[in-house]
Amino acid sequence: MATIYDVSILAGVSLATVSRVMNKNTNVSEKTKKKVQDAMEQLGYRPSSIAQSLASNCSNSIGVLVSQLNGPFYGAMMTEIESALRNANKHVIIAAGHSDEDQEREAVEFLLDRGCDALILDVEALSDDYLIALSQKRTPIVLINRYISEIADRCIHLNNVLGGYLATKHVLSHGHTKLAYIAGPLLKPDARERLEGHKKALAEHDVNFDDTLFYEGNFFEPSGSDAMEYLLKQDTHFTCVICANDQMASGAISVSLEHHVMVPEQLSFIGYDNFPFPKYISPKLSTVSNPIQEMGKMAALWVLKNVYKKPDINIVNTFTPQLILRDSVKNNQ
Amino acid sequence: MATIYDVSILAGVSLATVSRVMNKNTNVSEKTKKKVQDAMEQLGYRPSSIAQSLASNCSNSIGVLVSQLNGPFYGAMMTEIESALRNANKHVIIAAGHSDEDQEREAVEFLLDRGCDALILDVEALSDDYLIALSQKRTPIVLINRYISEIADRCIHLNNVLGGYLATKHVLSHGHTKLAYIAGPLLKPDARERLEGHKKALAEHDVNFDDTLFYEGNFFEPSGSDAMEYLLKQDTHFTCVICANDQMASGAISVSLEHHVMVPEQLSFIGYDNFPFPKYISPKLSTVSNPIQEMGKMAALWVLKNVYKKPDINIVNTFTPQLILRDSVKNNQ
DNA sequence: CTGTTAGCGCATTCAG
DNA sequence: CTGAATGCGCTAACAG
Repeated sequence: MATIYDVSILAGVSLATVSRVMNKNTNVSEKTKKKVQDAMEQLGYRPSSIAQSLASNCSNSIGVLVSQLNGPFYGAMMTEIESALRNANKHVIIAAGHSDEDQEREAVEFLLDRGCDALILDVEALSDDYLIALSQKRTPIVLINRYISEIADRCIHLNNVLGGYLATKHVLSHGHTKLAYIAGPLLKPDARERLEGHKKALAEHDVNFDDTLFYEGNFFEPSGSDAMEYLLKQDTHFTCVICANDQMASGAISVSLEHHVMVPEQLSFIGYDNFPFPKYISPKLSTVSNPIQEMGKMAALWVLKNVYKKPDINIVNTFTPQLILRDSVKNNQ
Repeated sequence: MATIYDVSILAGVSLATVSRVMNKNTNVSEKTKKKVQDAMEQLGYRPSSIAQSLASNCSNSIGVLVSQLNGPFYGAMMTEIESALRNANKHVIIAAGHSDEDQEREAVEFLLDRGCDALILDVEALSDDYLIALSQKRTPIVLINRYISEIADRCIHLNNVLGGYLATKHVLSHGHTKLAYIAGPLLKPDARERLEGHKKALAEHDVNFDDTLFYEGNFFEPSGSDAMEYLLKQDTHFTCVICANDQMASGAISVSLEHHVMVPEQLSFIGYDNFPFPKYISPKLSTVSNPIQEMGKMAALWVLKNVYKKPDINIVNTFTPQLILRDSVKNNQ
């Protein structure tokens, strides 16, 4: 591999001059600049990003930590992060935390040790306190899908209370009042907020929350199936199931159909997240949008603005969910 | 940040000794080792992986290039790669090539510039020749989902001909002889191989391949829908649709149901890939397994064995697909 | 078993 | 506008 030194010799200039033409900023005469560029071309010179990092104390790498890499969710987010960052010639190092506190902390330290210039975190198990402390250290962090008031400017998140509210409001307005609710794991803020929105809508319509028609799942399909098995065993009648995400809705609908309960004729469903797949099942699932791609992109922009000092980037911290109306909610009005 | 130098002073030893205790291998007396470790602890010392990379000419980073980060496929693969590699204290840098030749080449160069010790590539647009040439350069590469005979030992791939064969064999054995086929984009090897297996099974059963019941899709859901619209307009009768992947199968089934063609009573379907989602639709999709996780893990192991010289790792280059029988194929026997 | 000495490839003063 | 010198934090011979 040719080094900056080889280039300087071939071009008949000093090391520093070569460095200068690489880093555009400083002034070099057109003539010498051309000489250097020709020499680079001729040698097929590629700068060593590692040496650059060591000398400049800037690694041009961003660590991204997510709960899991698979599933329909994080892939979409990663896509946007990767493309926004690579366009800026930064690279992204990934790690998965698996929603486990120890693993998440370990992953954060791993990324920090790697000399990342910034961290984009989508974590669920780490405490607010830990994250607040982390945010005060040298390496800047930005949080996706999480809101911590003390560091609100570093949070890119969805208004989940509103999303939960919209979903429930929608089914109420379609004449459903006997409602079952399949929640996400309540130790996750998302799950709690969506439920909070649900209850808020119920309160506005003077509908009681029925504990016997409530099930706490884990956001994965099988728990939706389990939830449905549970609900079908209850004595209480219900006409609609509100699910805290589309994956659980899918599991629940699947069980419902197995029990020959027709959807939506006998039972309505509404999901959350607007995953790509449930668009293709029958009936097509009504749901609430979760602009995870946009949020991923925004986190990348946050880093570009605040760490790499690109001005004229506008940061939006809070995103607003929208109803996606399809065929899984029957109109009882 | 404390450096190795600070540690050496606090411990009252030389720089080299500190380096030695970090890199286990060489002999250091228990006593001095303890002194050094205490000093490290006290200073909260963390080695700079960047300086290590520069000095050792080994970045401990592996570049992973996939077509896309989203979708149910690559996420599963990335999960295994990331976890296998991080357990070995290596980090993975990701890039997406979007099935475009220019973007794939650019991404390869990007990762190479980043000083990756090895590249794991799942690429579709780059030519065999390019990859063969690349494999002869300094940085080792391993290919997933692709077979190139000249560099067979660097290929981790699925026997797609067999998979295509198994799927068609299965429906033939269930009495289906009027078959429609929705292919993937034929410029991708996967798609061609699956089709080849299909034709092989047809030949064995003396069933003709009907051009009017053939549609070339692009592996995404909407093209499955388009395919189905096309097929339903044909005069030729058929009882089963064989799809080159589950996503197109989902799109096709969706359209089929919209046209009130019952599945599987009136029309059978079989997919390919065993994506997680179609397990939860009705009817549950019969398909062919694609052990993408295992293949991802194997690629990581290949790197560990061949680049980081871990012996006693066994590499399996070719994986074998299996039929996953569920409810979408009616038995006409 | 331990210390000394050179670099790894580049950015960045500081002179000129 | 350009060159010389210094150091980023660490590894790797080579001595001792």
